[in-house]
Amino acid sequence: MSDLLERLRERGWRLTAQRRVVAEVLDGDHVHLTADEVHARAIERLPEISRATVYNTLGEMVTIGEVIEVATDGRAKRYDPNAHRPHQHLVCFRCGTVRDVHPHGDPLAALPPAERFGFTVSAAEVTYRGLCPDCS
Amino acid sequence: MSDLLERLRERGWRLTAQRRVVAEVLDGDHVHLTADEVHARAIERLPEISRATVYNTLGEMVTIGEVIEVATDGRAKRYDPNAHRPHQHLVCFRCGTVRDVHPHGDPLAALPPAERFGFTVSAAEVTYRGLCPDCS
DNA sequence: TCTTGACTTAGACAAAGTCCAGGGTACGAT
DNA sequence: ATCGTACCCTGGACTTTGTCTAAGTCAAGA
Ligand SMILES: [Mn+2]
Ligand SMILES: [Mn+2]
Ligand SMILES: [Zn+2]
Ligand SMILES: [Zn+2]
Repeated sequence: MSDLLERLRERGWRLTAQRRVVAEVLDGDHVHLTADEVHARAIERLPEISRATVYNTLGEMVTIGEVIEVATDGRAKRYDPNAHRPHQHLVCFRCGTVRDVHPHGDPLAALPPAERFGFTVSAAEVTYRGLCPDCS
Repeated sequence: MSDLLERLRERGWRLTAQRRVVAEVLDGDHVHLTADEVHARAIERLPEISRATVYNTLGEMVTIGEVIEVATDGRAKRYDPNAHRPHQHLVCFRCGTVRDVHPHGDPLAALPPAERFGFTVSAAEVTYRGLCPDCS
């Protein structure tokens, strides 16, 4: 059983076929699927799984911090199982491919106190954009 | 007449009451309104202006580079008239307020070649997040 | 003033996501 | 092993955000 499902169970959550399949679909590196893409792949393994359940399960995984929501464009949110190693994203202008990247240093450090307007700033998300090798 | 409308006209575009009102609504600093917020404020000045025209006009302004689209959450895009001075955004977790901020250095410089996966990287968008003074 | 192509409008449509009532099931208790 | 039930899943209605189109209107040059 995956880490993810084990953690869900430790929280007292029922282990269902649907949750198992969603967790399996999200396995791997550089995975940044939309909810509908997750649904499409889940259906291949469990044809009767509903869209609502995919949304619910993804939402639960985000709540417990095992999956991250990524909004790289103005379209559908993407769901990223790489929740334990902080990282940023590199997105192709043309095809939309998303890679995990690890910039130097802490991006927060670049924002001087005078530019914080009294906010308690605690996070920085960086989206790098460019053309991928296939699209060049 | 605003710069913005002057530029529109230089491009051979007709100067209509609707375009004038949308440009007026977007005037100011730290303005990051959604299309529906622009529409609501435009209606106060020109009650018959349609949603479609607001979307069309905002899209045109983005095309000519006088307005920037900002996606700070997974919700509606925001429209930002501060298109000439490069900047990033600081967003309140709780109330969603958006401020323009100017971090030190070039955010692109933090991404080493080995982390570029063969992409031609040309832009970086940073969203800083925290609690604003009112929400603390 | 007249003409005309560009602009605007209302409403249909689409994509992404939320919510609900009713039926189904995982799992602790027996 | 079976039961009971609290929690989960489903289909579909609904909401939000955005796009598109056909028909009417009008800004601006002739
Ligand atoms: Mn990622
Ligand atoms: Mn801005
Ligand atoms: Zn590409
Ligand atoms: Zn706030």
